[in-house]
Amino acid sequence: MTVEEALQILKERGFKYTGKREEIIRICAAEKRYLSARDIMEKIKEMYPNLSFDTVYRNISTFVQLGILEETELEGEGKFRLACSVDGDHHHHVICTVCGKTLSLPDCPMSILHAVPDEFQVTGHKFEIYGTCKECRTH
Amino acid sequence: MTVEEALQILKERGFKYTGKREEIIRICAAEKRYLSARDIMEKIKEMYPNLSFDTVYRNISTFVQLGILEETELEGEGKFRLACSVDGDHHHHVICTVCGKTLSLPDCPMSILHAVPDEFQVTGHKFEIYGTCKECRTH
DNA sequence: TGATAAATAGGAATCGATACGATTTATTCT
DNA sequence: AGAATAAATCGTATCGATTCCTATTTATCA
Repeated sequence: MTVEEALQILKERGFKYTGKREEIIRICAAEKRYLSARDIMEKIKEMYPNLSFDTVYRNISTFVQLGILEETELEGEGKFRLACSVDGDHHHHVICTVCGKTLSLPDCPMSILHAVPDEFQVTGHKFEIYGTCKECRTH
Repeated sequence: MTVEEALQILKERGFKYTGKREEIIRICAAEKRYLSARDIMEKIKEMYPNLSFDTVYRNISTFVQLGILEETELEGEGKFRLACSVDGDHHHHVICTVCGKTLSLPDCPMSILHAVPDEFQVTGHKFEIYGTCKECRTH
């Protein structure tokens, strides 16, 4: 997803444009990795020194609901990245547990779904491979 | 894993026996579902009314390290259950997001591993299917 | 431009989890 | 069995992430 696409989604859904929203999206778009709310706070401080926790958390939450950001939970912390799947391109990631960098995996293991009894109503799934990338091992 | 097997592991590794430890293990063994530290606290209060957070968290942490308990992170909270995989029987779960109840899945999708570039050193993975069980939907 | 509904700042509150010193207890050695 | 000792526990303080609250500011649209 591009920054422009994300802003378009916000507009379509009746959310107001703000420079802070665009900047949060730009920060996420700038890297193929998961960032914590704290990471985003720090990066955005250069441009908006006084922005509050609330603004970052509230916007991130909105973006996740709109499908602009993908969320995962790693080591007790919410981590976020610009959505890299669009309809029909659902996939999963290998994630570096040090820097959050990701690689995409070709398949989704939910083909296993036929093994789930009908009595269970499936609402979601999570498949992630964790490890350390080359850079984080050598530094 | 049975309560006896768990206690045996503790003994082998040089940990002391305490009634509280046994009770934590018994509580987890009594149900095929994930419990939060808070859940365990509440259940154990009947038998040991004054036990502290520290004791529960420290013991849970020890049990996870010893492979007696399995941990997952759900909605920002650590959840625990008695290990149901032994060596050579690695598998995954369908988890009810309301009550924590689980069903075992037959396969592990890590056969996908060949798709991970060598530069990534894999350390772990997570595959979970989420949903609601029959009981939690009708209540 | 003015109205108004949404967004933000700033700080307080919450919540899960952890840390620490003092005390108690299970185990070991005699 | 009784004493020594190392681990386990208690009670509380603390921490970090996230959410909540209210007054103020701002984007949007007529």
